[in-house]
Amino acid sequence: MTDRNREIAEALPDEEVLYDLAELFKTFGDSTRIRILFVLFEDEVSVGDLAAVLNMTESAVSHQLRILRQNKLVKSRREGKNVYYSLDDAHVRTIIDQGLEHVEED
Amino acid sequence: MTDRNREIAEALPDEEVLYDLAELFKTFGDSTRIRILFVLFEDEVSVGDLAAVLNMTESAVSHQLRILRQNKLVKSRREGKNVYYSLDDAHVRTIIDQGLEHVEED
DNA sequence: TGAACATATGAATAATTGTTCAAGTATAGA
DNA sequence: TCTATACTTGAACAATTATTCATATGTTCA
Repeated sequence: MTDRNREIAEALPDEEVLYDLAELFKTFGDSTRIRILFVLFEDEVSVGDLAAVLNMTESAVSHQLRILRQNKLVKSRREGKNVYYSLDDAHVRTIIDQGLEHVEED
Repeated sequence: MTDRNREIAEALPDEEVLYDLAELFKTFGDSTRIRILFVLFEDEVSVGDLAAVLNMTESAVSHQLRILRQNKLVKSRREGKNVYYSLDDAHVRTIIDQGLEHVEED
């Protein structure tokens, strides 16, 4: 291990931060969840409407919403029998926009 | 399907874009690859040095570098027996910085 | 040409993960 | 309280994926 390598190794963020970061991006790394986020860019939407728009079962959507909730990307609010979901974080848009710029290159 | 739902469904990006986006974020969604990117934020580095810094086998690092290359996040250059890797895209930093801001909240 | 070093790659394995199905909880209205 | 609707949850299965090990390729120098 050279001095330079040691220097670089010490500049790395804590293991916990690296793990949390990977966890966050894993959340974006599924096209169902990406689609859910795009719908929520448009509007606050109920689980049933999400399922209808995305042409999926409510169960599948609900499972993915739980993951998005756990990562604090969306929040929910109950109104009667319905549960409405919306975005919970301004970074979501920025991150996805940067991703879009990247994939739309060349 | 209500009119509003149809409207939202039509506002979604093409399937191909959604798929590519998810693929891109999947690339960020692994702590080994995140660690590789953080090292490359510091410097252009050879595969052997990457393996030393990250305390992994060169084979494991090489496999992950291939994925990063395929997604155009890093590029490589051979110099004699060594292959040096560096970042290939300005969006990488922005995306990871936004992710950091998110995970470092609350 | 041959040996040593650096990197890449294919197959195999273990672990993770998305969807389905069935069953559960919560709310509204009759 | 019974029924219907909306959503959630747990278990199971199939598919994807990160690492390891063995082997292959590429480069330098003697």
